[in-house]
Amino acid sequence: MATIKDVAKRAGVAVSTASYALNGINKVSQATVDKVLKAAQELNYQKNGIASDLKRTKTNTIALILSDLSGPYFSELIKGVQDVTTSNGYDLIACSSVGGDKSTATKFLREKRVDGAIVLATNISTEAIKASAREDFPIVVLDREVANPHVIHVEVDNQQGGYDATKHLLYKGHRSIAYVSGPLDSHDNKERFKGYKAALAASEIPYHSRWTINGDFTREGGYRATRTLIAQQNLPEAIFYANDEMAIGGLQAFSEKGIRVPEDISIIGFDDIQLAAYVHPPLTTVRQPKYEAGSLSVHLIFQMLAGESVDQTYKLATEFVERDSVKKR
Amino acid sequence: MATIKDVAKRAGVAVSTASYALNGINKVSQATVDKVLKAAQELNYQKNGIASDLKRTKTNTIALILSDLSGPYFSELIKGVQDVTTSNGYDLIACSSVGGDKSTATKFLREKRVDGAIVLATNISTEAIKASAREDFPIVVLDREVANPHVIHVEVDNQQGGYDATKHLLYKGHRSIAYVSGPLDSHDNKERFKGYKAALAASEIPYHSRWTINGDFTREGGYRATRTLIAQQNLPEAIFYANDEMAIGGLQAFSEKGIRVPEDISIIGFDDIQLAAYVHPPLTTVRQPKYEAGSLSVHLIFQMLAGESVDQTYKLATEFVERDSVKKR
DNA sequence: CTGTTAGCGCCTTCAC
DNA sequence: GTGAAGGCGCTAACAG
Repeated sequence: MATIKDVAKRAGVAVSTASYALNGINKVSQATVDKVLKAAQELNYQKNGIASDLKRTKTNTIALILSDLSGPYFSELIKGVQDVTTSNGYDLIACSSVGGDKSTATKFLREKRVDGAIVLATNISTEAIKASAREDFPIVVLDREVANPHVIHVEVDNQQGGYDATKHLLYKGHRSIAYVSGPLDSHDNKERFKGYKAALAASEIPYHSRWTINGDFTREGGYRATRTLIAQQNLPEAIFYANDEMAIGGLQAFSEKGIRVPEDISIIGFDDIQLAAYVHPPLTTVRQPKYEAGSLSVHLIFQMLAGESVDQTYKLATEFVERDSVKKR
Repeated sequence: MATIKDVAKRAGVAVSTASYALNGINKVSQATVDKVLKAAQELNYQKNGIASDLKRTKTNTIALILSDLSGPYFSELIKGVQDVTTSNGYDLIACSSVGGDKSTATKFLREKRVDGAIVLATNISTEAIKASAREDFPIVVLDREVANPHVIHVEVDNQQGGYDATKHLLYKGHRSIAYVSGPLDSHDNKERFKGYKAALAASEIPYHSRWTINGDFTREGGYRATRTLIAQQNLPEAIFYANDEMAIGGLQAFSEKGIRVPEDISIIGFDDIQLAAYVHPPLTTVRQPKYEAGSLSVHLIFQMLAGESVDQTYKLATEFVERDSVKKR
């Protein structure tokens, strides 16, 4: 593999000259530039980005850390991140945190392979995040709160969303409303649950723990939770699923048992994933401003990189989306 | 930021000793190792991966290049890639080729930032791929053929799939079958189209160019193509869409016009994306072995990295998936 | 405008 | 077992 040295030699100039020419730095005569470019071409020279990054102690790329590259992601969020990253002349790479603290993601976090990171990956420990965040390595987390001056938290107002969803169910006349939760340690889940309880309290409906079932944010989990709810006899009038995937799993459980949604039971999800509009009945849900969350996150990273100070936490509003999975009245 | 030098100094040993200790190389006394580790801990030392990669001229990571990180991807494919990459102790990063030949992706391709790459991104030029592939930098392409000994082509048997789909329509008694194509320069599209024509020919049905409409693999494109088909009056009895997204767009066009699928017209898609089973009616389609394609690709990369020789092209079989968008007979 | 040179942070012979 | 020293390939002063 040809190096810049080879190019310089072939062009009959010094390495620095070759470097200037190759990088379009206005310090070299056009004739020299041509010579260098020609030599580079002939040798099929490709710069070694690693060496250049090392020298400049800067990579010009930011990482988006996802718990699983193949997961059902919010493409809107990725789009938001992508758009502002590239429009700032930075590169974006996505890496997976499968494997937790010894995953690719953690490696990139720790080893200065990128200039900043956005993490949406519950399976990475908060410790790992704390250990990596520094003044010149800002991190934005989307799924938890981290007490560290160099990590910023961007979140959707999950509590408000949960409140709105539950309130809607109440407004439609339902009194017994179950909550199918996400993983108990999920920040998002906790907040949605708080909203659920707050809405109940606001309507002076007592909260019954028998009506909260554990799920795990997966379709399968929603399916199972729903089956156990059905098996319990005495179905509630409505269910608030902590996310759409689980609600869709629930839909399947109901359909198998011949229980009609929304005639027999009303349900609401959370997220407004793409599928939500396509299932039957189309799912009433709470939309997250995903694009905004993504673009805001990168914006914050750039601000921190520029040495500006930013707030520790940003909370984005949700939007209630009414479709057909709640009984009209 | 502490470097290995600082650690060595603090531990009172030479840099090399620190390096050995840190990397668990069995050359240092346990006492020294402890000293070094302690110093590293105290300084919150994090190795600089870039420097280490540079020195070793090896990154231990492979790149998956996608035309758009936020696109509707085959998560199965990504999973296949991810699984075998990590199980080989390598890291995987995904990068976007938005921006074509001056995108993040191209940068990673060219600049030795990874040890190998899998590309599924039509917006990257074949030239860029050719220029980057080398003996020690294998590339697997999933969406085209590239004449270069260091780039391998893994593809699904699109032609067979197209043939099967069309044959099925024929078998169900349809004689006039339209083809809604993908982008004309898409390799996949061309192959599917070949299959379509071959099936027609095998049944001695003449091919009418009026029944092939240009689409672009997007839902919107399928919608538009379908609208023009409808506007043309004289609808065919069936339509073979070159992918599911377009078929779903078509479904919408039909539903707006009150045309029933499959009663009034039969349709078939290609890919078997997740949504395919959820739309109404559930879409009959051709499934691609996505997981296998992904895992095979990485396998090949590792083989090439190990200096073994592999074939130039691999073709995977498709599977016909019958659902309810084709009229029974 | 061009060349010389000193590192970026790490790994790895090679002596001791 | 430990230390000194030489790069990996590139950039950016600094001289000329």
